[in-house]
Amino acid sequence: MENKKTEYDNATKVCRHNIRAIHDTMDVIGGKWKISIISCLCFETMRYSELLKEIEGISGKMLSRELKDLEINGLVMRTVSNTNPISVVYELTEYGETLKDLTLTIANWGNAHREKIISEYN
Amino acid sequence: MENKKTEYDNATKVCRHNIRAIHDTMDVIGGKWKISIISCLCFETMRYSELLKEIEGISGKMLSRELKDLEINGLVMRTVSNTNPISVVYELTEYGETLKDLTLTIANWGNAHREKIISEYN
DNA sequence: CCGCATCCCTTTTGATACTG
DNA sequence: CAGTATCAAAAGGGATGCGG
Repeated sequence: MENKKTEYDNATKVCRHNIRAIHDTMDVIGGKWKISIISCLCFETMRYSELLKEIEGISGKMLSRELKDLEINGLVMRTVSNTNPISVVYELTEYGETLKDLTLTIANWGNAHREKIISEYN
Repeated sequence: MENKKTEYDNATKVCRHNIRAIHDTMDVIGGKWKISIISCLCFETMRYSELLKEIEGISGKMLSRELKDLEINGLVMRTVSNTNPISVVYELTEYGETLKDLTLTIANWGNAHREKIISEYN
């Protein structure tokens, strides 16, 4: 009886701990487009205009806003070239690269999910 | 030169593919509270009122709405006991359990992130 | 080329009260 | 206990035009 209760309390504790951790993660990458942006930058540095083309449906306003958030959180680095006209490239910082696994896990589940839906449809 | 271009095109293709996959995942678990709910149910089945207590800040309305979404997508199963008063328990379906890795990855990153922030603060 | 400011509409979320 | 209904507030997001 006592053991059962302890077990339950432990599960509760781990659960709460995880919820807080998930919340922390989502504060950083929870925007509508953030993970997509990070996923793009996993492969190469990209210019603002390239990201705009690559990420279907995003508006310029949202792209700059999300990039700024990511920059503030130290995940993305912004570099301006003083050419004329100027060009701005974005790349993952070392810290941003720690998100590669996470984006891959999310992408993999999405692919599996899509396959499941398609196979159910047939 | 031609190789360089091919390489670039391949990266672009993979990138777009991942963005779509990420979008698919987020359609399913992208709500404000969904991952927290799933994370709770990773440990044990829970009643509506228990989830309400466990997930700090969620309102009853949001909890039922998010649970309904998860149920529709086949991730969560809802079971009603005809006691008096009634009780309703929620649990992950087998398919929902495929999200365990993902929630853990997200929680782990959040924990590492919190530690980073704290250590920077000192 | 990059991206901010403004206006304006849509969606999401919260508070509260109420039902079976 | 487990929700639903209603209203109000807040956040999200698009379009456009301007400035560096």
